[in-house]
Amino acid sequence: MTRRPALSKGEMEVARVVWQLGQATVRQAHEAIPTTRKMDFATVQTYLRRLEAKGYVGSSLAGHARVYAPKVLATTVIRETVEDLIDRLFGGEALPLMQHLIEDRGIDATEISELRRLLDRLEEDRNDAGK
Amino acid sequence: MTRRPALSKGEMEVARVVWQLGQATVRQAHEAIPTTRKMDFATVQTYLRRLEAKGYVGSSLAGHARVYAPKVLATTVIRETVEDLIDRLFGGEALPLMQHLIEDRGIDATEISELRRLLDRLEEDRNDAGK
DNA sequence: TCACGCCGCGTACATTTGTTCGTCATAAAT
DNA sequence: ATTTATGACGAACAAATGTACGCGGCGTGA
Repeated sequence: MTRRPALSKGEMEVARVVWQLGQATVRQAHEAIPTTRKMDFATVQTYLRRLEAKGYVGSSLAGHARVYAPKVLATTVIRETVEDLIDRLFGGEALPLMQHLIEDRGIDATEISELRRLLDRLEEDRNDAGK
Repeated sequence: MTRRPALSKGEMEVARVVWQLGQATVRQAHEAIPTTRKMDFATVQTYLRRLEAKGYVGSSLAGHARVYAPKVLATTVIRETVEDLIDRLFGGEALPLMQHLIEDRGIDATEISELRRLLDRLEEDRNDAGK
């Protein structure tokens, strides 16, 4: 359980696009980042390097360019990150976070029913597993 | 809209107990932090000072001891923090986060119904407002 | 009044983070 | 073969973060 160092905020943004693209060169990652963010090419490069040092992505040279690819599942990182946030901000309770998401953050009707469906499915699984 | 600097992880933990207690001296805050966390008294003190510098809490001397109290609502900070996380990790989409919370994170039956109730209430409000 | 503790306060300091600038190698164009 | 454009790499750096030490003041029991 060699815990990877947590992602920093900037690293997260870059990591996200790598997962999204499946793999990416520095340039591709850079281009995939919202221009509004104005993150320098070299900065993206540094984040990628650090991401690799922390064990989040791996890389290999494809000809001239270095290609970075996820080394841990997005899901895993998300779990860890969210877990951490919940611990610090909510003392470990997940419900308050969901409550906030539902109440204070705008979610539309479509999303509401989507959520209902998720809950339904979850309960079903529970019952099936229950015996 | 003088944007406050974001909370750092450590600051979050301390801020949380201040909100929880309503107000607190360094000692009280220190005691309220899980002993498993082993955060030094002086460290808590520093975080409290920074929290004040960043505008999250205010303080006053009650006799000999300094008492810190929230200056912004917990809700506000939570909104900002979660918003930020969603932007970086999910590119602005809130649903994936909820999905993760519901599917990948253990929530029990009680919480499920609690969530349903929240959704119901939300829809009701929507309809009422709708006309 | 003296010593003992509690507490605030300033200060320090190693890391981590955010961000960028040159340099050097290589592939493509002339 | 020269030039030119690309991109990787290493180095650098200020600011933020995590964590803590030690001085000095004040209140209290001896």
